[in-house]
Amino acid sequence: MDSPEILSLYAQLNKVPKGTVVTYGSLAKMIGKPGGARWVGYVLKNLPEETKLPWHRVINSQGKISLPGERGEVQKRRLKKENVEFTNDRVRLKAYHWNP
DNA sequence: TAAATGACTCGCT
DNA sequence: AAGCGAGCCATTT
Repeated sequence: MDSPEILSLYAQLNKVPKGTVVTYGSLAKMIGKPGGARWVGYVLKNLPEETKLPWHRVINSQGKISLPGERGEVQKRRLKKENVEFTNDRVRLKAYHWNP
């Protein structure tokens, strides 16, 4: 079963608008857990493939895809499809505005 | 109960 | 600009 913390993360991730990206750290901070960036990555890895959460909008603080392997390519492709601009393998805009 | 893991971040070199 | 090391959190074994 998913703990409340996980559910909170799901909810917050679900609020991320299309065409924008968030960092693991920011996402962690949103749910009141600064420094929990690593934990966020752990949770996302555990996500089922059938999930409809916008997990592909989550990148690292360097503006790059942290997900290695083909999954990373898929993520990049999805972001491009949402009009997210890439410069080589870096996201040009971290257009993320969070209103608490 | 304690030790290990990971789709991270920051500061310093 | 790029690489290295230590710090952080909850989950999983």
